[in-house]
Amino acid sequence: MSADTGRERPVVGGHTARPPVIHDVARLAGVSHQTVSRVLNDHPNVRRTTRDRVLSAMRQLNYRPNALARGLASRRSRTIGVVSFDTRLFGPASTLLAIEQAARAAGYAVSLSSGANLDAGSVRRGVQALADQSVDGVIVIAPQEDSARGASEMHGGLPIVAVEAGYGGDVPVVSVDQFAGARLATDHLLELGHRTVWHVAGPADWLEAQERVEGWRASLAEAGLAAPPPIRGDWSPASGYRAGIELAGKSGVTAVFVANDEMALGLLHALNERGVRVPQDVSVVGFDNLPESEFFIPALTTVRQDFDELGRRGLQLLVDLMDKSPVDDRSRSRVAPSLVVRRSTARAGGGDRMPRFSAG
Amino acid sequence: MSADTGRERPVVGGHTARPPVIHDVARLAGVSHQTVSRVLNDHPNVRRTTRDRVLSAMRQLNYRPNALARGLASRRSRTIGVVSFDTRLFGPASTLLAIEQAARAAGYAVSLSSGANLDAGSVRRGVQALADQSVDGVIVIAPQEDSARGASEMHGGLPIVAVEAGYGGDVPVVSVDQFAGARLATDHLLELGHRTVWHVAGPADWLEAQERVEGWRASLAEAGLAAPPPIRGDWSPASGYRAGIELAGKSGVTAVFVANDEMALGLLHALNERGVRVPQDVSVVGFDNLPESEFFIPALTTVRQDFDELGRRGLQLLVDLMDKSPVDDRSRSRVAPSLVVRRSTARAGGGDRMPRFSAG
DNA sequence: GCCGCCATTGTTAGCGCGAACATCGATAGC
DNA sequence: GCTATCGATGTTCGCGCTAACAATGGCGGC
Repeated sequence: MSADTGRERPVVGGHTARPPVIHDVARLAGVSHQTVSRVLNDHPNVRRTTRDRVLSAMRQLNYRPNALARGLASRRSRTIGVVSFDTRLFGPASTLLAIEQAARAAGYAVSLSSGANLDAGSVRRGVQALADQSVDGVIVIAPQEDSARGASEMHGGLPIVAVEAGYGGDVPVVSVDQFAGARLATDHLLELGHRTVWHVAGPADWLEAQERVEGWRASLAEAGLAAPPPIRGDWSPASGYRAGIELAGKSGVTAVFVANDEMALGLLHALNERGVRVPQDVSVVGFDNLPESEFFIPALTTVRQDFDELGRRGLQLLVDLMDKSPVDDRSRSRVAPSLVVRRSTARAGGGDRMPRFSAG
Repeated sequence: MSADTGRERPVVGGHTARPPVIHDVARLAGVSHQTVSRVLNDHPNVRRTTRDRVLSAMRQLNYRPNALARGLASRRSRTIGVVSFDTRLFGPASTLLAIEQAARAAGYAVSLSSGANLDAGSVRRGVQALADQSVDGVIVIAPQEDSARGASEMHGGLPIVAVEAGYGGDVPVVSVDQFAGARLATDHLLELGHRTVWHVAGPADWLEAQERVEGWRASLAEAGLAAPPPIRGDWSPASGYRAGIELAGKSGVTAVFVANDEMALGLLHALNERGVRVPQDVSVVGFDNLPESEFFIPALTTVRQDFDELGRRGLQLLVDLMDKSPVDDRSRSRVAPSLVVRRSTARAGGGDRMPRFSAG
């Protein structure tokens, strides 16, 4: 049967003006388009020699399957969506990167929707926008309480995983164990002999911030100590600076656990400005382990969060959900944090001289 | 004609088991599916009353157009791709965010492909992966030389824009004027009376780094000064630290222009450790204006890059390209940087006391 | 009063692919 | 030697939409 209706006049010489489609491959390989499709999708029942002929035809034409057409026909786009908050922040940025790498490795493309703020409404809009693009699943990087709640039901059972979120919602969650991290930080300070530990907390509506407060309280309680009132910040260095000014004016403050490294930076700045020495007068522990934290003055003792692991686990969980694999108990997965001791913490009693620090 | 072949049995009660498609809307509104399509695409020749009926039917069914089907039929996916290097870095992260926001506002979805490294090969692979997803255009955030070169020709004229890239390639470029930024930094130090300005540079294969070196050289040359040998870093705080140790051992160093804020942080750390006072003994200027830089010790004087503007312009340029609008001379667009003076720079001669700093 | 034009709407034909079913031939089983 | 079975391949249909063209009817111009 002579094809070529003349609509898309093929250029003589072996290549056509438009990109090759599955039918061109089929013709060249002398098979039906369906056999090409089977090769494309790794179906078992294709004779080895046929497969090779098809593959070679694909190579010869430089054939690229059309993802849109595949998605339309198969109802699977092999694309996942990521809804994120502020990808300029180190945590979300690192998590996003890890998700993206893992997704590509698993054969999924990644579509992004990063709202400026992170209320439930904007998460909903983000998920909606991605659902409209026919993504197969969504990962929400939403450290705020409940922001992902109910998102799945709204979109006909679209698989959704939350990362860095708290237990509040009804979607599977992968997160770092903030409570354990806060305990690591607080226990470290207590072990250094400090009589109590102050806390500069994150915003009250962030579950991360809440859990860090709880971990800090738990450590103090276990040591039989009353917790001083936490000072609220907003994660920004400026708010840490303000907290530092406030604490510098208080007497008896020898140890501070700051809920993230950026606020710790502001706090260090304030203490330095007020002539309070770190760690001689006050010990400081942060949270996150930014790449910069090692070079703060002094180098910051902090709690490391493994965002890469977080992203990888989040993606794996989503893939399992999309494949309808049994998800078991991993639907609530927690990544363990670790303490990185540097030079912003010292034994209570102050004045001890520290040896020279030398970076690698 | 009675439809309903029974294949997808509609559930009685007004809603079907599967999501509504254009034909469902058409039936409810009493028009052909093509009229619905026209409403969807804002075609002019639809009577007002008809349009309203269609819109109301859409709302009633909660109809969502299938992006895959639209893309397949129209050969436009209304998706753009972004190839980025390391989205954990502040610059790329900020640019990506700005691109994403602008793209959504312009009605485009954003697909991401962020390679771990940034050689030309991985950029090529990233563009290929996005082209396979049928994106309508690609923005490459690739600060390294030539990484985007030739990418467009490889994919049948796929519109491509490079952001934060240098002049080297053959694709339209939007970037911050690094040369001007370096001049701002160097001139500032010279105006403070410093006899010369040292430079801690970025990696040699980054065009940004090269341009900053050239700007620094130009300022020195204009002042009739010979440029001291630049010290190479790799953008990391650790490399800045090493540069700081090196410079602390030299005599006559009173002013340093560091090619980014992260290295400046490491340098400040090293100088502090060696007992060199900033700004009394040595003035330091960075580049980027990280959110943290204001809280370094001391607060860092630096050059601000407007990544938001960069992202917005990049997207606008790409949209123009995709629409085949005349792109004129904006194909090489430069964003002006600005100097942010803080407390890490002072007049040459040292020892001047600075007034107390107070954050808002 | 007839013609032609234009606004509005409908009909048909794909876009490029995968799913479902049909077909064909070879092999095994008896 | 005849049939059941299975592997390998082909045919048909439709995913949900847009593009191209056709059809209709109202209007103004002469």
